[in-house]
Amino acid sequence: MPARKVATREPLTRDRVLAAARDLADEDGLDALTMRRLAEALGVEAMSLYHHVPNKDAILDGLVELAFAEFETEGAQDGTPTTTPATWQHDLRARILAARRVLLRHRWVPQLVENRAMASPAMIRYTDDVVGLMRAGGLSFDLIHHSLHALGSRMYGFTQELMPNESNSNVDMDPRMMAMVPNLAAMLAGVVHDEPGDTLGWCDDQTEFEFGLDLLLDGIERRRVAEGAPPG
Amino acid sequence: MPARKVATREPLTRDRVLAAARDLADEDGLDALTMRRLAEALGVEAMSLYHHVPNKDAILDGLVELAFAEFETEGAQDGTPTTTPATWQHDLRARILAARRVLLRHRWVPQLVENRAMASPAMIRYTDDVVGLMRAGGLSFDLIHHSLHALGSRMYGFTQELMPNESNSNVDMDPRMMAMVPNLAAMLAGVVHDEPGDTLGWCDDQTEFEFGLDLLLDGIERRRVAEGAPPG
DNA sequence: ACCTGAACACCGTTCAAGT
DNA sequence: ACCTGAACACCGTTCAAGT
Repeated sequence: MPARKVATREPLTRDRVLAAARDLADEDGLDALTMRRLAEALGVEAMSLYHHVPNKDAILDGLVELAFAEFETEGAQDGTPTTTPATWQHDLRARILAARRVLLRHRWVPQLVENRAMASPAMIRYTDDVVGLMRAGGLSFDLIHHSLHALGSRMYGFTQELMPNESNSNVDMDPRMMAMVPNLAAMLAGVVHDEPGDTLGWCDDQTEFEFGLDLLLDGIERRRVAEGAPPG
Repeated sequence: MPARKVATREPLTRDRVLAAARDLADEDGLDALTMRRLAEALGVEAMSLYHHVPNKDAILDGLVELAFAEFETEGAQDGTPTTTPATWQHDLRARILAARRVLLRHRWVPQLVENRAMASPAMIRYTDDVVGLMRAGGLSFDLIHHSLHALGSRMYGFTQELMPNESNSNVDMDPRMMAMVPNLAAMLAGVVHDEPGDTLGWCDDQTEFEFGLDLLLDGIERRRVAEGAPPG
C-alpha cells in the first residue's frame, strides 16, 4: 500500500463515548444504554470503554453534564431584552422554559437528574444562575432558598408524570371502576385535552407546565412583596 | 412422633411475599430488593416466589398498593373537624401531610411512584379523593385538573431532592469553586438550616415541604376566586 | 498506551423435574 | 399444588493477556 492512506478509524475518546451514549439514550432510551450495547455502537469491545471512562456511573454523570451544557446555549438565545420590563419573574421564566426545550430533545434527562446525586458542576452552575436572577430581583436569600425547594424539578424544566391517564394506566375504566372514582371520572369527562405528540406526556404539555410554573412564580413574588423587598 | 405437632412453617402467600418485600425495602433500600434476597429472607428458594407473584414488577406494584393503603388509614386520623372552619385548603393540606408521614416510614415510595406507570387502583382512588376535596371547595374541574399537575408529586407527600448540598455533592466547595458560583455560595452562607435526621434529606424538611405546598394551595385558591367560584 | 477475550459475581426468569 | 435445582440470557466489572 503506497502513498494513499487507508481511512483509519477515529480514536476512541471520552467525548466520543459520551456522544454515543447520548445518541443511544435519545434513540432507544436509558434502559438500552448498557456498556455492551454502547461499545457495539462504537464498533468496539465493551472493555475498551473503561480506558476512557472509569465506569458506567461516570458515563451517566457525563450525560447530565452534556444536557446542562445545552441549557447554557439554549438559554443564551433569550438574551435579547423584550419590550416588557425585565423582571426577575420574566428572566427566570425564560431560563426555565429554555431548559425545558432541551429536555424535550433528551427525554432521559429527568430520570437521570432525579435518581442521581446532585453532583455535577454544570448543575450547580445552573442553580447559581437561578439564584443570581432572583437575587437581582430583590429576593432575600432565605426566600430564594425556600423558592428553590418549591420549584423543585420545575427549576430544571420538568415535572413528574404522575397523573393517571389511559396510556399509562392498565386499569380499565369500566362502569364499576368509574363508580369507585366518581370525582376523577367527572373531571376527566369535563376537561378537554390537547392532543399529545410534542409533549413529555399525555397531560404534561406546555400549558400544564407553565400553569404550575406561574403559580409558583406569582406566589414567590407575593412573598417577596410581603417581606418588604430589601435593597437588591 | 406422636400427637405433638411440629411447628409447621407458615405457607407462602402473596401477602407474606409483599410484606417481606416491604420490610426488606424499608431496611436495606430498593436496590437490595432482589428476587434471590427476598426469597432468602422468607427461607425459600427464589423460584418459589413465582408461584405467588407473576414477576418482580408485580411485587413493586404491590408495594405501591401497600403504601397507598397506608395513606388511607393515616389520613383517617385527621377525621375530626378542627375549630378553624374547614376549607378545601385545610382538608387537602391535612390529606397530603398524612401521605407524607407514610413516606417518612417508607423511603422507597417516591422512587417507586416516580419510575413506574401510574397504574395502581389505590393511587387512582387517592387521586379521586383529592379531586373530591377540591370539588367540594368549589373549584372547577378545569382548575382542579391544572392543580393536580401543579401539585405534581407533592400531591403524594414528597418532592424530589435536587438541591445541591454537601452530602450529595462530590464537588468540593473550594475557593475556586466558590468563585464560580458566587450567588449560590452567598445563599448557602446566609441561610440557617435545621439539623437533618427526621427528614427526607438535608434541606427537604417539613418546613420546606410545607412552604412549597402552601405556595401552591394559596395560588390555587386565588385562581378559584378569580374564576368566580361556581356552585359547589 | 490502547484494546481484547475469558471469566466472575450478580440479575430476572424459563424449564423440567421433583414431592 | 407447591417447591426446587440447573440453566439461560443478560448485566457491570476484574484480570491477564495481547499488540
